[in-house]
Amino acid sequence: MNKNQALPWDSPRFHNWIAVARACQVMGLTLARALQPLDIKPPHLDILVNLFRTPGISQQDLADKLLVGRSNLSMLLPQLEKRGLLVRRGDTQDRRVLRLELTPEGTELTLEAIAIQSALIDRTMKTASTEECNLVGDVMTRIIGELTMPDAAPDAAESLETGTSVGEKA
Amino acid sequence: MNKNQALPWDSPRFHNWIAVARACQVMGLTLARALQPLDIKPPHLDILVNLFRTPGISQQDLADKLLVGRSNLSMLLPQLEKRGLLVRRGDTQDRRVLRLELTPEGTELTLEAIAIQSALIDRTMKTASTEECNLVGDVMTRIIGELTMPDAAPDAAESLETGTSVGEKA
DNA sequence: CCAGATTGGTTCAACTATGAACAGAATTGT
DNA sequence: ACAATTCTGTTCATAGTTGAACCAATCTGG
Repeated sequence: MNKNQALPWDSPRFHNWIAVARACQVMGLTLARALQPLDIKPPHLDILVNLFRTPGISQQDLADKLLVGRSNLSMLLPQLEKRGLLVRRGDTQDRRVLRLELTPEGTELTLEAIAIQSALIDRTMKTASTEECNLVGDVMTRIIGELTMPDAAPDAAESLETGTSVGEKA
Repeated sequence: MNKNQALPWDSPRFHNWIAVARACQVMGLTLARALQPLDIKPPHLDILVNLFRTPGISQQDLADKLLVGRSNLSMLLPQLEKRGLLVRRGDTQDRRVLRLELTPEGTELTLEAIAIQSALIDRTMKTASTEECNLVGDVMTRIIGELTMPDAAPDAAESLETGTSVGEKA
């Protein structure tokens, strides 16, 4: 009946989140351009940083951390390995898993890439105070928490509209 | 020389932005699943919403707004047109441009999709107060502003490392 | 000890997105 | 009036991402 339920443009939650999404999109595009000199793209950087912080991780665990498909890494990692940025060494305990590790060259490139990304973020957020940054991060952390345990209690939120049937995933 | 320049994990700017990026990623995945019942994906929703708010927009202007390539829309729009969600009518003044408009069915589906997205955002950000939301949006708006006029003064950020030559794009 | 189920990784077909090359329409400058 | 330029949209080859099917190694339970 009420197709003209108040449109959400006025909701602070809604339009402020839209700003978050757009900022992320623009930042992603800018980061991609900033990384061009190193001949890597944001997905590669994600991999390298995780290997830097968690050496010896398996491909499966890495895929879970990055929220991407395993097949994606099966395509990307050999490519980075051929560039000499990382090595995949078979685990002697469990011969299924491949332990990933950065080479010295990979570590060096990762540090350069992190420097670029860090400089970009610093420049971009220079107008935000530390307290503001921390509040933003706090809100985001709560959002992530709400979204990453969705199977628990997505029930209290259902009572919103008539019969749109926001069916849960399969 | 200083490959061990202080790693940025401790910088409030840096790690709080990482939280923003991750929140966006998770929200995007969740939104994609929430839209499945309507048989559309986030890119389609972006298009529909913009057509809803700016009827009669041209494909070029839409591409600029969405920050995607024109060719992308040349693929997506005919597909949505075949589903009867929108029409592309040639402008009588300028016979190059195609004016885009939602059909009644498209409008209806767009409203349903917006309701889903809005409910998701509301649920996700329910722990954030209006003031917090507004502050987040304010920071994001400043970030967007800093990034969308990059050709002006991206100079002060270059002096970071030795000779990495963060050359601008071609 | 062995059959069945599970897990880590690869391969493959399908889909999405991009940029370059293109064709038609409009604008500009002489 | 007309050649050159610019602008809108399309097409095409390419690259990136995904899920399903698959193989090999491991684990589980008789």
